[in-house]
Amino acid sequence: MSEDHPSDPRSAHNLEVLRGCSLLSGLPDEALREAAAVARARPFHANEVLYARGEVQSALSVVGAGSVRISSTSSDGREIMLTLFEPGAWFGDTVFSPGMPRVFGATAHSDGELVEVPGQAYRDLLARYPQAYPRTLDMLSRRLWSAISIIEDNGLRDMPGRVGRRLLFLAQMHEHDGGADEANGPVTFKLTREHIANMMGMTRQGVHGVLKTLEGEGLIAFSYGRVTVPDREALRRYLEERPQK
Amino acid sequence: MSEDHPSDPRSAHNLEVLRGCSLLSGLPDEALREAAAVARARPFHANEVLYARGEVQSALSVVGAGSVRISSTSSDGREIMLTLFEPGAWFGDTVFSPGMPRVFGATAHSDGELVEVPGQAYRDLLARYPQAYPRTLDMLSRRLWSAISIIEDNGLRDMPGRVGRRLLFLAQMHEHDGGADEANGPVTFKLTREHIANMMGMTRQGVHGVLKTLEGEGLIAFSYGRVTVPDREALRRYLEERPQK
DNA sequence: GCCAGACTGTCAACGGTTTGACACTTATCG
DNA sequence: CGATAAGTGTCAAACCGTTGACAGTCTGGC
Repeated sequence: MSEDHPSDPRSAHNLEVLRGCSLLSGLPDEALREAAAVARARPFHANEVLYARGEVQSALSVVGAGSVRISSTSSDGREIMLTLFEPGAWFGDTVFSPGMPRVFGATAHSDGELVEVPGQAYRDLLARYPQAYPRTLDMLSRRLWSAISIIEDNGLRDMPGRVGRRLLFLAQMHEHDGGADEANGPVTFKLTREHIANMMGMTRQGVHGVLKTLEGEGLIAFSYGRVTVPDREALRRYLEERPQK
Repeated sequence: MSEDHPSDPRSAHNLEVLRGCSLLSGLPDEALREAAAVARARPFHANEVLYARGEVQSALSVVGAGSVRISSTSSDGREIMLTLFEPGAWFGDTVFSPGMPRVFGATAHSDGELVEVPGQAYRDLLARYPQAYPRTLDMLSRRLWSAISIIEDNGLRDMPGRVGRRLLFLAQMHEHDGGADEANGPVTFKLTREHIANMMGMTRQGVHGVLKTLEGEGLIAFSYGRVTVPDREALRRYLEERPQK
């Protein structure tokens, strides 16, 4: 909307965030600068609802700071959480299918900031820099791959297996997106038992039992509002030998 | 591989199949003709394994005739089925992420035929006809949407709810892909209790109970190796009032 | 630094699904 | 057309996660 000049500090900040987003890394830098000029920074506070399930308007959102919960609430109040996004991650896949309602909503998990590129502007940009399409398709297809893996886990694994897989998955995403810790260092998530329960479709109490089991194997640690995966590699190995239901 | 002439009858048949595929409908007809020339028809017999989970080689497969089960088998022999594809449907999403292993395999559900475009050829074609990209992204993003809906159902709904939703989903896909019956006519699937069990991560016996429940409500009918949804609209309404777990 | 509200651990009773087993029915194909 | 394999209905027992309830613990914000 605003005709920001490239040297506008606001635009410069947007650019930095967009550069860190894997979805956009197929675009040449000049295109990113254009995107940054039309992007809008949107600061948020913890627990603020960013998008509701069912909304039709579409934008490409890139997490600039903080973390965002992707979840949807059913009519009877139960909440189902899909994943947690950290800086560098993107969401708003409906930019690719204009007119489709969002299946899941987004809620601020901490204070932070989003950088948003309007849907039409993003699509126009892709059309003008078509060399970015293959990378874009690749990113989308990987996301589909992840979703399908989750479906597979739901069908094949018991509760400890599912919880372990999901934590492992989050840990890998954390590493990939931005949290470039040491190769296999410990990762901690600020997730309550209830958040985890909402990811797995189980109850707070059920999660408690599962976490205790995994803790007993030395695979995770947990405390008030926190879960830690000390050794991703060990967790991965454990889960490999345990596909049973 | 073979330098088929456009008027080659084999190529003409391929073309007809490719024209019926929604993923490819963004490509101009001349591009489809090129694709048909390099495509390979691959007839199959019921229960033949078309692709195994984990394979890396990629091609875009379009179902020309018959139906194909998308599923994966775990190390301990349990099978999990994702969906059933009918003529007009496409799979092999790894064409968009060359080098990624297939998460799920494909098995012939009946006799039929696949038309396959080699991955590299398909990607080249897109690059030469970039106007097809938006449609391609749209199709991929809709598939992601479907996968996420399944995850949502797994978390929010009880067994009757999940089974109902999946059957409804299959029925809608059937209508969309090619089976252009009347607007809301009955749809029958050749699925055994065990197939359904494998889709939902439950047991043959468990499915039996659920189907009986749904039959009691007049929402489905079933017999040896078959399940029928007589009225999609009624099933949809029933499920809407029943999101509970 | 303190306190309200959020989060947690634990328990017994309940319920839906699985397990395992067996007899029965229906298709397929030689 | 008949035999063999694949699919089905049903049952009791065991299992695992849920429900509901309550007391205890942590923590962030004023």
